[in-house]
Amino acid sequence: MAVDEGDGASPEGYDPHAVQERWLPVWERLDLNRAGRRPGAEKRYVLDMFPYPSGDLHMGHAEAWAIADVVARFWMRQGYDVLHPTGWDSFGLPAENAAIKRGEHPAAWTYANIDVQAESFKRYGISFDWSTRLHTSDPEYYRWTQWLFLRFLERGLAYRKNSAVNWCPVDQTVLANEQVVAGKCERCGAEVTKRELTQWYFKITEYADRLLDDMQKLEGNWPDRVLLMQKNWIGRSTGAHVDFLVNDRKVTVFTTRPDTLYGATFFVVAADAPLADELCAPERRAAFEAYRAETRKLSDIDRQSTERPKTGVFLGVTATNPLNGEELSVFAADYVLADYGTGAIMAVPAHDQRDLDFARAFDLPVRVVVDTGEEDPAVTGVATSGDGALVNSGPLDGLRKAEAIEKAIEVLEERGTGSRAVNYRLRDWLLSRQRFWGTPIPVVHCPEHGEVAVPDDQLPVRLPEDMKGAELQPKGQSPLASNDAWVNTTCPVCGGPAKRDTDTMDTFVDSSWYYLRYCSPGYEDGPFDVDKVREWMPVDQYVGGVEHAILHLLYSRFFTKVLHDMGMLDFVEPFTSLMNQGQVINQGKAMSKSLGNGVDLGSQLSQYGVDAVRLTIIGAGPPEDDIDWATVSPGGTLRWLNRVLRLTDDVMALTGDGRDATVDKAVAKTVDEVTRLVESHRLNVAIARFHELVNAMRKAVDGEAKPAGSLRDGLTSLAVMLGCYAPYTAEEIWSRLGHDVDAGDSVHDSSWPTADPALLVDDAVICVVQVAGKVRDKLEVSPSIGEDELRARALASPRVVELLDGKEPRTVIVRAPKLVNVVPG
RNA sequence: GCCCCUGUAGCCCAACCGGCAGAGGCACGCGACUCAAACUCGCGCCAGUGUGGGUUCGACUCCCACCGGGGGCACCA
Repeated sequence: MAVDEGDGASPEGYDPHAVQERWLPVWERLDLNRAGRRPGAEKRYVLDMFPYPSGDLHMGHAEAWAIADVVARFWMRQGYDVLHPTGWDSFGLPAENAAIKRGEHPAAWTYANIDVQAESFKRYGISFDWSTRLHTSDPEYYRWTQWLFLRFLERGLAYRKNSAVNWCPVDQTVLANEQVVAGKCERCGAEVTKRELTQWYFKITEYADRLLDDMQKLEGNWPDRVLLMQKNWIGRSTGAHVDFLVNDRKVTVFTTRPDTLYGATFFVVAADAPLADELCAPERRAAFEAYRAETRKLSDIDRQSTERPKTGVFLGVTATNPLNGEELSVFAADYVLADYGTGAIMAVPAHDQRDLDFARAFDLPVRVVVDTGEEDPAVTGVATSGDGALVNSGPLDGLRKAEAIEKAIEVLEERGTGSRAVNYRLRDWLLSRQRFWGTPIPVVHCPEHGEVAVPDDQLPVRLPEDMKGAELQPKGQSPLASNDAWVNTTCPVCGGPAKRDTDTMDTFVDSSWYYLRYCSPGYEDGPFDVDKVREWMPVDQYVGGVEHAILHLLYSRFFTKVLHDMGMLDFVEPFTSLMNQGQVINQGKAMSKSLGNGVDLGSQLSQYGVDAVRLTIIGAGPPEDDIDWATVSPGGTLRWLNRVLRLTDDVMALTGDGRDATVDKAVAKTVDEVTRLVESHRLNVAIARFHELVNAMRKAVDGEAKPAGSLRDGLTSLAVMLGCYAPYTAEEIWSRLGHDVDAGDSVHDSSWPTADPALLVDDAVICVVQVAGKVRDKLEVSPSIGEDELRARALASPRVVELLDGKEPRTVIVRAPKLVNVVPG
């Protein structure tokens, strides 16, 4: 990276640090960003995904918050009453790990980092309403996280069950499915293993359909890829449940292809499902158990590899096909998943590749029942899954795939051996964590009464404040379990001795509702003031990284729907519009310690100042694109800011009120375009418009006319618009233009400029005249020129006459006033 | 393997509904200022839009295929 040490402070005119120090305290005194400052005005809510306090702010924060700040300030200038809150997602593992290492309580590290970040945000000039500030690790906050958990519990949406769960051996805790990425822990990258544990879950699957269907409301305002990722994650499949009989016992399978029932030639049960154990014939038990032991040794990553040859074991029983009465051999195999569908499948090797692979490995029959016109799968080894006419299928023969699916379901339902069914890939949200620094689960286990909710008036269940260092060392169960004084309590029902639940909640529970709390910070009668939330929510613009496409965003959508059903919210989607900012990278790669290509935000700010960094970040490209810091030039941006201030001084040195139409038009055009560009989130292009305007004004200052009136007005408009991007420099310009900022006349309390429509109309436009699609002439015409007149003028053009060479044109395309295309005969 | 996004000067990026490929910047070159340099100011510079087809009067833009880059899912029945 080219960092010229000399760039930092330019000798002439502009010291960004002095400007920052001058205006920051004035702004704090003027309290310009408080929500509710513009009573009666339409409300807007701008939100960044709140930060985790893992140290000081870095380049990634700088980008996300710069983007949201432009939007927030733009709306404020446009006269909206804007809520732009801030807080910290302050529970979580890094604090706990730091506490273990340092022999402290996690709160020490957490709140120290929060203070550092808060100062950095202030210096970075973000237009927060600081009165909204919250920390999810404050008892005043997690009290309500617990309260919400209890409401979920009452509604049957929180429940406890024993099952095989994802376990991270490094972080020593269970993980939600969403936190397992390609078989590895989303946080630390360790390979995830399985454990049998009794854990708390939220029943998000009950909302699968609504989470899917309501995405329709978000289309166009959320990035398509995020919606697609959620759709894939939820993974709705439609088909049928089909009941097979194994020794008089009903065993149901889920299939998306009931039309292929006549092509089922064997039957498979997930080897690790209890069902396999139950169905296994005594004489096959030894073989089955040996196979199951092998399966359990495999990691999820190996197990889920499609490259691996199919394995399995015959269970010594048969399943009866309900449609044709055929007896199918039942196998246990690890390619069938215990926790998807019913954990058992009917295998149709001709039309399913996995079944075909298994059939070929075990020499099982392959029967084609859909004639797709392709070669016999038994020969090619390639299953055919396309459309075609049904064959070898009794009553289904001759039907097309879609018709056959309907018919098969009809027949199954008539006979009572199956039914239409929908299945999801989405699993319930496992929320228990075996760690300390999180919201305690407000449940007491009583030997008499079982799981008992802690009554609302006893909330919050506080974390002990005296545990620190080695006491927090994870040992496969929550550190809270070793704190007898904390664990031992009394049952809220009978008053007898009982024990607290020692797990804490996934931190994604905390972040699933913080945007609601912001509407009424400090509210003591509930998690939020329902009326305030009605005023501000939903969030009009949410900004954050795409890494939360599924996790945080799916969970928040779920919470919102549940709270809606509880009658606390009158909307069903929390975030109307979502923007995913890209990453800041360096030299083509993500910044990392091992690569040594990290760029420190603090040193960039010291070197170039806040505004140059903010402008550079936003000007580098579209917000959603990655920014390669090696390709941008904060030094160049600082030079430009210097140029603008020099222009201001030169303009203020002029006398008189002279006007110039060229300058007035340039200003109007810039205002008009920048307004539309910011509205459509093309924030980078707006910066190019600022450059153009400054270039135009520079020319006017250096020219003969020196229209002081036009230039002062132009700078005034520029200062307001630029203020959204570069708040300090804009205030400095504003001040030099003669505004008394100290007395409250701040550019950050001014109004967005308006463009006089009369100035946006050009007197004349250039019309392109094409012959056969190639530009041959240009005409200066009135913007309101009629089609006929323009056609006549174009055809009269000497160049056109020459090229037509006396022939009649075949067609003449006229797009007044910009283009005429003459197509020769 | 399946799905999605993306490819424009040396580099980063513009181009609204298909209508003159270039707004802005970086880098570079030349000139002015200077004793000189830096700073500053002025001027200049380079591509025909990954490749091959198609649709169209007209394609960076729409369609198809392929290549390169990025991402998501991955034995989901």
